[in-house]
Amino acid sequence: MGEAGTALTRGRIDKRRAILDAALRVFDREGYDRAGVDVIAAEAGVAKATVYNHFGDKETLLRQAFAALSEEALARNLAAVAPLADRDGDLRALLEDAGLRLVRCYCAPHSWTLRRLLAAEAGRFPDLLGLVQDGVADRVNEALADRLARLVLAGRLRAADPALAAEQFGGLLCGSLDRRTRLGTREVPEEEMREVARAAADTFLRAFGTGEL
Amino acid sequence: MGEAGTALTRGRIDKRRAILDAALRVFDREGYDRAGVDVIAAEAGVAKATVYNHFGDKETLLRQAFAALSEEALARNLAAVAPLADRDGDLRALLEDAGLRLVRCYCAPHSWTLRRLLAAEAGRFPDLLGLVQDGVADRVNEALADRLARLVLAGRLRAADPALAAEQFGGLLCGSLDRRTRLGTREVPEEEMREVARAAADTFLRAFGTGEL
DNA sequence: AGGAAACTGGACCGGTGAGTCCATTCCGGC
DNA sequence: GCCGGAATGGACTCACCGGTCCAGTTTCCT
Repeated sequence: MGEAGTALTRGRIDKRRAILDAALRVFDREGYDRAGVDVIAAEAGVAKATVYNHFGDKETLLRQAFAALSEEALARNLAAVAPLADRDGDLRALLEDAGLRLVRCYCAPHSWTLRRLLAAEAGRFPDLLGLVQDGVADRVNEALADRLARLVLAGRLRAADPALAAEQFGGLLCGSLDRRTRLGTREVPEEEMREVARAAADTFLRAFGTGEL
Repeated sequence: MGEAGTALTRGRIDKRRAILDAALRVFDREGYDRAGVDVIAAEAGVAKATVYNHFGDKETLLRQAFAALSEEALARNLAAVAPLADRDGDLRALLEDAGLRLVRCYCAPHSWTLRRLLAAEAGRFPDLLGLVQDGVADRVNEALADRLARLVLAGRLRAADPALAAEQFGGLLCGSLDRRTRLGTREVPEEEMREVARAAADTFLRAFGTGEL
């Protein structure tokens, strides 16, 4: 018994992971308050008591889920920015590519789960806000600023405050995405993402590019 | 009796307004689910039954509050964009000013209430999403695009897709604001808003300005 | 094999909150 | 000055949910 409907109970140690995943799904679908621990347990294919064994209470469950989510988001965002370190490639292509990767991160379902949950619960759990802002958003912006600074130093971008430029590149990328994705409700086709990234890179280069071409 | 703590009971017809305001405050503070109708009633200086007389149930209360909020937001945003119709003024100053006004809208407490609530409840009440996106965000973007198009026609901006340019201007303005305001938690000083607006106008003009000046 | 630790299912408690009801009181218009 | 509709408050129902408990079973480690 116990194989009905759920992913077959595997190694038996990663129940924890299953619970976390289920929690994320349910939190996202119903919101933190309306999410019943019973439901989460059921969706994880686990008894309610098991949930309380792993995490002491609902609140810690939320925090852990958050932590997992932002860890993942951070990694993916940093990876998106990393290729900008390339010193020789075609600058426009490089920017466009990084932009596209960032946009993909931004549009990923998990990313929306994170933002939605954060917006909803930031008032009640201010620490989560710190976790995500300082722990993810700021770090990514910083990393991006670093890359841009290098590019300025290499004479491939016009001088500017790198942190500000990074912020603005982000803005160009994501400014329209809230609307276009309808707050994560609608899935954006790859082609549209590409357009957004291209437009952002375009505008950014017009503003900050040297005439190098 | 009845004057304790609350705005003194005035004309006796705008109880409705009082309830709506209180609802907004409580929804914002506690979130929709945790907001007790009793609390809203108390904060409005009104009996619970009165709330149910005016609005049938909690859900309609939310919707009405939303409607009021987005109406207000729309008006203020459109007003912010309007001055751009000026055909002669200093372009940079004009953009900077419109930008500043938009930023102020974006940072206004009511604006954050709207966004937070929307993010949290968009899943459960998809119609609200439509109301705000189509009814406010799109309209504002369109209005901005209109102004930009005129400026292009007048030879004061380089040709570009106006809708896209408007989107990007918005992105430049607001991209950093989520972080800077810590999701509406922190109040941004006027000076900082001004800087953001200036930086946005700056970058925008570098990308889309003719060398006119 | 055997025992400890984890897991299960389900009953259970206590609190909370939406929505209803009603007898009473208040208030504005005629 | 009086009448009818709105407002009051407070009690009440009903459902749901977080968290606990427990007796029985599974799983893993040695």
